[in-house]
Amino acid sequence: MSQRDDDPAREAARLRRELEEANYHYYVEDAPTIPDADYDRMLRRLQEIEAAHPELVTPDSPTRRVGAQPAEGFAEVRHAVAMLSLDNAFDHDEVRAFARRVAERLERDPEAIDFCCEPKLDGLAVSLIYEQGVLVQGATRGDGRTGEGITANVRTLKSIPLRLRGEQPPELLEVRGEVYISHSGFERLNERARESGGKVFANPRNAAAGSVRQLDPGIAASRPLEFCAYQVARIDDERWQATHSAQMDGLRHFGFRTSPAMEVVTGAEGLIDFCQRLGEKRESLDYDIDGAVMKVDDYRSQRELGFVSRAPRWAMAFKFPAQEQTTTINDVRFQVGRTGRLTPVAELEPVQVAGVTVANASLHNMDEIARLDARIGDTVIVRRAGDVIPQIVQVIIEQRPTRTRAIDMPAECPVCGSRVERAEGEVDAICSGGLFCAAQRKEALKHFASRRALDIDGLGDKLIDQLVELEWVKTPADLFRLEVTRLSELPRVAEKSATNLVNALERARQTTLARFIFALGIPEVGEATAGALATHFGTLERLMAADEAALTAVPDIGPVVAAHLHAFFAEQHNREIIDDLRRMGVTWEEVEVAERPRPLTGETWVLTGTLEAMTRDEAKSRLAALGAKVSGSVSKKTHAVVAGPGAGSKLERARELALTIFDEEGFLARLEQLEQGGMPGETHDE
DNA sequence: CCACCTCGAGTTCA
DNA sequence: CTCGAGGTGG
Repeated sequence: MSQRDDDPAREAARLRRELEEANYHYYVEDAPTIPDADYDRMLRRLQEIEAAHPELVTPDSPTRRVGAQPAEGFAEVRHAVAMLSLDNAFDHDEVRAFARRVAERLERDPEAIDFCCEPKLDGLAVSLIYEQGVLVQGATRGDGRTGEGITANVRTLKSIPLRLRGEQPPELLEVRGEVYISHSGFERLNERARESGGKVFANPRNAAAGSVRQLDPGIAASRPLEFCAYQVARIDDERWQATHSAQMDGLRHFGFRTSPAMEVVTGAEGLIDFCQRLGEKRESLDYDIDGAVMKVDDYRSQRELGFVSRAPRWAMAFKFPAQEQTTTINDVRFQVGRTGRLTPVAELEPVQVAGVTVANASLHNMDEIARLDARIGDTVIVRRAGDVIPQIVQVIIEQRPTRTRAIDMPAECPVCGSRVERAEGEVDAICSGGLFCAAQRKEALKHFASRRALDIDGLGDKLIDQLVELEWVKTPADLFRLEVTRLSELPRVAEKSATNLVNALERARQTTLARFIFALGIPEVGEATAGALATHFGTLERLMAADEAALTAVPDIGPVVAAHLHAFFAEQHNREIIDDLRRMGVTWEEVEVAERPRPLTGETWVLTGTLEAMTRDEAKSRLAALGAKVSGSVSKKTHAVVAGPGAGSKLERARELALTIFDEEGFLARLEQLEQGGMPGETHDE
């Protein structure tokens, strides 16, 4: 810790040096050297000195990082060396073609050329100029020839050195790099924005670009912006003319951060291998990348290759398929779900997002539409990230055409014409038609036939649509009246598939009470609740006879679910369907099968990732047979987590909580041990 | 009453 | 997978 000094100039200089050193280790090396409190104390002391002696303020002082006075506007900056864009390669063949072109021009073997490769960060390019080792200017790319001066803003970035490290800085150095925001920084930023009711950003790139273009450097200072250097544009030092990778080493020496994933590879196959590996790592990185940048490493070769009009011949960007795209909302239709809920679905101009064509995206409800301020005709950003489901992230208001249409909830159900109701304070609008509504009837049947309910194979969506529209099937019981000869009359249903369906129905008649209760589709009664009801009451008769008090006595059932259940069974129509189903031969074992030892009783297990030896359902039922509860979310109450390959956030959370984690092999061993009735450490001698 | 855990329901494309 | 809300335990 630095002590006071009689000479303010000397003390200020020392504080600056120490603060910058601490900054470097914290933000560039990721290895803090002094406690935050010491850093703050030193910074405050420097501010005091500078306030008392304004003549001692220097442009490279760390106090400038907190943000100087707002500028009037941004000055235009002309780039001495143009900031070019790169040609793009979208597949491996185009990468090979790049290596071949380079090799031909250099008259060398394409497999003998070294390339320096690194991830292409998804942020914004900036240029930094250092004179006598001091940062004097920062500028955006702009159109490549002229950008905007953002010096005050870049000074606030802690990973940008205000003064170059090391002895003998060059007279002049111009460095290019990317300003970006990491995923974790982005989360923190939006979290803060939500709390204070500020602007929530759509993605890290927009947030970074928006922050850099703030006139008030204080705002930039408060944003988690980071800088990663990737190019030396100008330098007046002979030693720097060997290779690109050596230049990058030099930049690290000066105190810049460069990409830790940077590699020198050889030949076209080396490039492809790099792109491949980077693609595999992409999801696990803490920052967005949109591809890889590949540069001929040898500086002399670069000069020999030179430029075509807009881009260098010695570099190429390999682009991953975009995870985000812009497109337009062509129309919005309202879909009716099993519960009668009306869901607005945007019909989009089809776009390629992360390798697939996206034409639809749910808008969820009217509140979401209001939040997005979406209208028909709007241009929107569509994302298909870690999950598979496309979502509309943001409307680009600036691109709103003059003639857009508001999205209105219809007053009547688009399927059955019944009145649409939206209760006070409710998010969802509901079609009042109930089972009179063909859409709700179809969804109820799909639910009834689904895998976790009666598991009727061969009864797909299309077939259900036909059966309902022809009015052959009005209730689930009608399904069991279908005959092969009638079914074969339908278009696209031959005798073979009709027979399969009838056989599947035959098999489905024999089920379990839990599946049957679940299949009924009672609101708020899913698989877990149905299971709890089945074990508690044992027979359907007892369940149907139960009043709300008796229902609330079941674990995990409160007044809301009890009311739904009571109302459902009180409805004459529903009782008739249940009677009808039993008349059609739907049965289940009244008593649970013979008791086996249940060593996992009271434990909660979580499955995540993919299992190879068995399906997740199978694993779940085997655990359930041992008495364990299988849940979907990891919490403090979880006893063990089974993590297959591709496990994500749940595994991470399990690690944080230091829970027992099994891989598939260990899990299988444990399962078999338990199923044989063994407890760990127990022996089975006669 | 609040904090936390669970459950239910909805979600797109090939 | 994620969101919202029901249920429960402190």
